[in-house]
Amino acid sequence: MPELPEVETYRRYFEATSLDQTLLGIDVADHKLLTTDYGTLTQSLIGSRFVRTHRIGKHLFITTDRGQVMVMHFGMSGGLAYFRDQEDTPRFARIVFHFAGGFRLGFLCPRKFERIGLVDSIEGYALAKGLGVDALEVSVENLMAKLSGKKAMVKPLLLDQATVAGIGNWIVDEVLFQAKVHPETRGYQLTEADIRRIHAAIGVVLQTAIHHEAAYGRFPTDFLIHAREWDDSPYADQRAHTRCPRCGNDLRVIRVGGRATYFCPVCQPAVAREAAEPVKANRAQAAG
DNA sequence: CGCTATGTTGTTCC
DNA sequence: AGGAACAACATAGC
Repeated sequence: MPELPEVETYRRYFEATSLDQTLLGIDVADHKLLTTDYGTLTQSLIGSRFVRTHRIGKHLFITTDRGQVMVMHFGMSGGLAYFRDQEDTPRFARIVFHFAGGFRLGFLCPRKFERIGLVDSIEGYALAKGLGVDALEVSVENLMAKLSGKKAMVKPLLLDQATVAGIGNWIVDEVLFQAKVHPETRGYQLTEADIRRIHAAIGVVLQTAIHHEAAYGRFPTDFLIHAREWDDSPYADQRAHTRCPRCGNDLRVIRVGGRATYFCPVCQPAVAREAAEPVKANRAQAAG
């Protein structure tokens, strides 16, 4: 589930566990998980210490005392686990960093969508990847420029890491729910007030999620996430968790941009298309 | 077995 | 060119 709040939580975890220890070795069970070849990776890192972390969106950067920069991306299911003894190696720890002193850091990759590699610099990587500003730091003005006037729907726009870095599928639904914006609203249909609410919601949702260390079960009860979380379980009483936490009406699940999308049709009504559409449509045929 | 999944990237088509 | 739809990646879990 690594969206920005999880990666921020992993960053703090890394800081708390894995800094300032000499790296003795790196075990890599599947080389497809590396974006830098194994020889270069080990040659560049072994013998050095991790000294600093930085996060942009869902990317975690770790700098060594020799100035090398390693980037971690957690894909759809990655994580970190610090441990000591071999027998405590967590399942899916397909990359393991060994530190002098006997502790190890496991990079968990259940589905092998995760990646580790070296980059020349954080800035260069962000530029090459076209990463937008981190969602925790994005300004209203920046968001305004990235959303207004766009033909695409607001949900795919917010999911685009070039718009803002760090927003994933659950977060974007939560943000749009709290901002009371329908996920299929086009960029050009958003009012300034809409974008201001979206901006505020991004802040609230991310800060709340980080505060709870991304443990969704502990989020406030008026968060949409609970509907999705429990709806996943075929054993749960689905009825009880498919209602809007604010108005009590039935939530809807649709697909937007190929992604499952939860929203409340009452709190997040679709905008009237004709009102906001650019001058182009011939409405003469609309008689009925 | 069949289906879905938190992300990213690339292709293909309009 | 922008945008949308979809597949692919590899695997787990229900």
